[in-house]
Amino acid sequence: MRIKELAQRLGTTPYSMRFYERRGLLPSPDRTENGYREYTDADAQRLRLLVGLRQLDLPLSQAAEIAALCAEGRCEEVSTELRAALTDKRAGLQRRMDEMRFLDRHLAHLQGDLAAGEAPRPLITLGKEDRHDHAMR
Amino acid sequence: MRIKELAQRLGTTPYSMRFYERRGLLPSPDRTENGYREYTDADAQRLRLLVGLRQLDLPLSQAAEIAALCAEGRCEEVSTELRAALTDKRAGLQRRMDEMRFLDRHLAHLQGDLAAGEAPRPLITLGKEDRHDHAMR
DNA sequence: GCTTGACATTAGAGCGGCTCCAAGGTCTAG
DNA sequence: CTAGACCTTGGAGCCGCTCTAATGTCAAGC
Repeated sequence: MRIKELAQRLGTTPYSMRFYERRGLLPSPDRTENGYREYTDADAQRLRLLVGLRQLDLPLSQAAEIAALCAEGRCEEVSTELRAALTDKRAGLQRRMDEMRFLDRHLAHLQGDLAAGEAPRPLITLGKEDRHDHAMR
Repeated sequence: MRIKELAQRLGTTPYSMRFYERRGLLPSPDRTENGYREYTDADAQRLRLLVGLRQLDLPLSQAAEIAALCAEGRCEEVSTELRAALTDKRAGLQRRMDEMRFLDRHLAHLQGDLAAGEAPRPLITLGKEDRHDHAMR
């Protein structure tokens, strides 16, 4: 399949795909007669993992490393650092989701206020009472 | 309060805070004798809104615009475009959260495989059966 | 047959949003 | 009086795209 189709399927763009390739993070796929990139299902599989890992906010380099190893069926060679990074990011994901739920509630209020042309009502009251550790990330 | 303290409370960094200020997205706070920035609760409130909106992935410019208006108590003057953007992003937030839950399940599998030194097991099987529109963002 | 329009190619420039550095000043604790 | 944590500045660097320009390919419709 061609670049745009695959990009759409995986929720990415041809721009990024070419960018990954230039960086050597994805192998150059075969080309058709006319020079167009032609992706196999295996290519797609690898890219998919890469994209997934990127959504975790793993640095591109790490995401690519994992994707590469797994693509070669040497999944078990993923280093302990990388495994740790993965665990870490998954935990972060949970935190992010909580934060988001929280934020969302407050934005709902904000929108309510906006709609009603009402008071600015201090979104997420700050300071004194707001001491639940918030530092990370 | 000083820059680092506020940054920590809001889960941001002095770097970004100065960056926002340079860009004119936050007003320069008062300085103490020695030239240190000294933030009031009002400053904090505004920054907090800005940070919150940024977590929604609103472009910095828009986030700053909303924060500025609200900080001046002219919250109701937030343009309809901006309101729309806000609604939009909130919806996106929901989608993201779903995606994340999904991704997380699959990464849990991946981790399982990694731990067991097992098969690469194609994370999120791609292609044929995977036609649930994924384009957006 | 020819045009239109959607897709593809490349190298390279541009951008958003931080993130950090160097060189220096200030303040507190021991 | 020194060590260490904090603060200041302007500017450089970085990540990860995202787009542009110039050009090529191809299927559909008149």
